[in-house]
Amino acid sequence: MLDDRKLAVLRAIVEDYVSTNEPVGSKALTDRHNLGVSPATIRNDMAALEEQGYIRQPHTSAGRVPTDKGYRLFVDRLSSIKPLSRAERRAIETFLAGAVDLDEIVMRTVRLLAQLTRQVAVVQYPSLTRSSIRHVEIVPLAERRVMLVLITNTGRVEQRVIDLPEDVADDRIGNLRAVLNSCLDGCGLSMVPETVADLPERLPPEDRQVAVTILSVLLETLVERHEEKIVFAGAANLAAADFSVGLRDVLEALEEQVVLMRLLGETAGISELTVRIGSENPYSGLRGTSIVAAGYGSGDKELARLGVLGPTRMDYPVTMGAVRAVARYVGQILAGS
Amino acid sequence: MLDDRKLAVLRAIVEDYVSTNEPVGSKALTDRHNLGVSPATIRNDMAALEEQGYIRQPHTSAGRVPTDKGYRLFVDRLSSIKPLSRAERRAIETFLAGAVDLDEIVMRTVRLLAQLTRQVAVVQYPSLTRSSIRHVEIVPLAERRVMLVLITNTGRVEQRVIDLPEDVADDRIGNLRAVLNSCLDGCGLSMVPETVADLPERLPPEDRQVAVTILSVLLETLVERHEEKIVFAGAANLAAADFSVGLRDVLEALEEQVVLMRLLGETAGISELTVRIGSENPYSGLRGTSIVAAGYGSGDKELARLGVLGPTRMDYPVTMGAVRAVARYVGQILAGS
DNA sequence: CTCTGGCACTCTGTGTTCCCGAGTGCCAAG
DNA sequence: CTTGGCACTCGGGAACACAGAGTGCCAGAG
Repeated sequence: MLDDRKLAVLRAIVEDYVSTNEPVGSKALTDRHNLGVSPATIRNDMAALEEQGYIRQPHTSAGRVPTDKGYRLFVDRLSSIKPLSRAERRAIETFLAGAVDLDEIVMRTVRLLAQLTRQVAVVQYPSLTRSSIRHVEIVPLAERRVMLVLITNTGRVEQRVIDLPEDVADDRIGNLRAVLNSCLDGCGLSMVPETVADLPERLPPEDRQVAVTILSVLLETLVERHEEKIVFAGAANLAAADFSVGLRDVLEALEEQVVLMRLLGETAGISELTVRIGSENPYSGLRGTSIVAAGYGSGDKELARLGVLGPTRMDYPVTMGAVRAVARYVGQILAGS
Repeated sequence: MLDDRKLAVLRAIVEDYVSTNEPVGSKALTDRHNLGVSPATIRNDMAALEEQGYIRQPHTSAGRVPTDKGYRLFVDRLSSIKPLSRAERRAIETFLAGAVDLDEIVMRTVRLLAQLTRQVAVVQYPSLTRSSIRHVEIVPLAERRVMLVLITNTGRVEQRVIDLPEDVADDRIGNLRAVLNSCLDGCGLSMVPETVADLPERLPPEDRQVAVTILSVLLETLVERHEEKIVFAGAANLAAADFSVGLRDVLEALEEQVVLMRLLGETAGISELTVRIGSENPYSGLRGTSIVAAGYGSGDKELARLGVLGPTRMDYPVTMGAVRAVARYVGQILAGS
């Protein structure tokens, strides 16, 4: 069906179109790549490729442009991920290493990725549900008010102000804190509800009321905050790419957390790349854009995902290389801190 | 120099231009506003206004367009801030009231402002330097590792991981925590350095080394984090406005924290509006955009600033009303929580 | 069966020209 | 000071022509 030469032609079309952003014709192809055959032959191949939906002509008598299906084939079979240069790896490493807390790690990561790929970068905060509790703190703020602070092993900190039903002395708070910590230290977040279920019963009766109040907020925090936080950067790169049409839609999508979440896609393996091309996206405003995403995490658990979004005609090998590399380094940083 | 009618003409030009986005001519003016004089008279006035730099013609024989100077006069003397409708106020109140922590307050505020004005909204996090410490927590993570958590009275939480020079037992940590809190509770952030200066000397010798390490990180956090955090939302509104030219520059400016900081402007009174029009901005990429900003805070201290950024030809009365209202409500929310 | 050169054909994009109309500035009269 | 009249300017759209790139197809050569 598709012999080697036709595949070579498709690859050449994708590469040329990506770099020039203009429909590519048979003449230009034979000039720039030495395919060893004449333009006429190429034309036949092109006709075949078009027949099968891998390329199309914007107008009669213009060059050919890859379709989403064409890009898909290119990504799956015709290209290999391009590793970063040594210098780039170095840059990533030093840039990320300077971060002092989770916020900054995420912030730097998203900027780095945007700069590296010259596209819009998207990074999801390490998810709560897959991490575990490192410490629980209860801080008295006022007579009947405490702040609950939750620190996870990924460095994420959640805080809630809680109004208590009664005055509680500081030592009772201290006691409660100690009990909570001994129960929950290292506990996976998904395990918290059952771990905590019978806890009030093990406390002296006078503390139960307070414990119940605090625990309910704690659980609520875990569940509600399941809606994960996502940040993006590099929107200016969108304007640079000759997007023009649909830019509006893309910007809108970027500001919708929910859409972004779905774009990053469901789980794959760590550092395993997911590529969504044009119409494969689950959002109509993003026809014309592709997403390259990967999971990242410490150890072998995927904590969250990150990726970039750009025009369908992006340089996939390079972009994929950058995304994979950044995902790996972030994983390392998270594991180390 | 500028009699009442000329001012009326300028006002009419600004209003028409803002709503139609097309240069406005003498005929159109007399049609849409009943100025009681003929187009010819208006033309004379326009010539005078142009002479003095308040309006200009894009080309000979096109209508007139306000200059930055013209907008300035309009904002200063020809318009009054338009209060929000009751329904809008209601919406703001309920929308903001649902926020559970500082992150969410800021997030909701910026979205709200963007939606209300249909422009790009910018909100600065309540500044550290002007708030005070509510609690300091030291959390043991590993043998020689602790996490320092700082909670301010505005609900902001700062965290840092610290590597210690030696093993430290938990009770010593607890002791240190108690001492720190008794020193620093309620202490204004700007006062922290001096408050803490002689603290190591008041500790038993064996704890000094550790205390110094922790304090240095604490101070560093306060100082370094002086670079304030800023978020924005509503970039999609930029694309909707027929910006086209310069959109790139604007997006770039938005991603530069430093530029944003300067744009929001130096302090004015709380809820006191600052308007920067076009070339008044301290950044060349933003020719053609205006900023409307206001301070917000709880009580009478300005904690930070917020505002919107849009094309020079924006509806100033409405925008100013929205910014002022949101600033006030956020202040209330912060004071209440 | 595949490749190749030739050829006629089809578009798009660009440059040119032309003309309409909105808007102006100026002037003389009220 | 205001007004109507008038000549003038210029941007922008419509009509048109044209060059150039690219195609499809066909007949002939390996």
